[in-house]
Amino acid sequence: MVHNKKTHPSFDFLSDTASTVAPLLLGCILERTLEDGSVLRGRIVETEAYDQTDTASHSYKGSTPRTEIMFGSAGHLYVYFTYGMHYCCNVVVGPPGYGAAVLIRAVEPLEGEDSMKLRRSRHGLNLTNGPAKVCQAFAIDKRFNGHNLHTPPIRLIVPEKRGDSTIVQSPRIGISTAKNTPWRFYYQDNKYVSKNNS
DNA sequence: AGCGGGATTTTCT
DNA sequence: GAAAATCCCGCTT
Repeated sequence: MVHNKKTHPSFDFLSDTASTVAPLLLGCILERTLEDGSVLRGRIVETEAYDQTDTASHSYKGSTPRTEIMFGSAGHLYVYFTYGMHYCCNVVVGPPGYGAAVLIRAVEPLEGEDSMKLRRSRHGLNLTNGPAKVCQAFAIDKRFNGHNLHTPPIRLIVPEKRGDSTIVQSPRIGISTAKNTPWRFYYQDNKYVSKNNS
């Protein structure tokens, strides 16, 4: 298979189903370049899959002004606003026309922790151990809905080699339907995971 | 450590 | 008008 310039090979895996892609996004790096040129980086340690066959998904009832990005092409950012004050971000996955995305629930900070502390007014685990915390720490809001993750100021970096951390699969958090669908994935031993199963 | 409630506003019915 | 892919605080064990 030959790749043209528009489709970077490292993003090919994003065209698969959400529940297949979600564990594969663990270990990928989220990179944010702020307006002053400083760089934040975090390693994704917890994700959840959502797709249009799934009653818990924003895409379940079809495309709306809010969710149309989920029906677009893979490798873009879907940012939504919830509970009157929080943003959460997802990686759009699957083929164009199919509404699917993977929620980034937690990252482990790698670079720019001091900058994250300023926006979070917290430190340590509370910097990035939850989906809205990640967005606040990384200064991601509605402006970046639909952003192409190949390009600054927000990039998804896929490592050449994956780590060997143990991945746990569990039901998703904070939803009122499809409570048993086990589409949450996280690194078992990682401190930044939002909620451990024990 | 775990539970319960409040904050706050967008989104769709 | 109701619900929402959450977070934080305060109170109870």
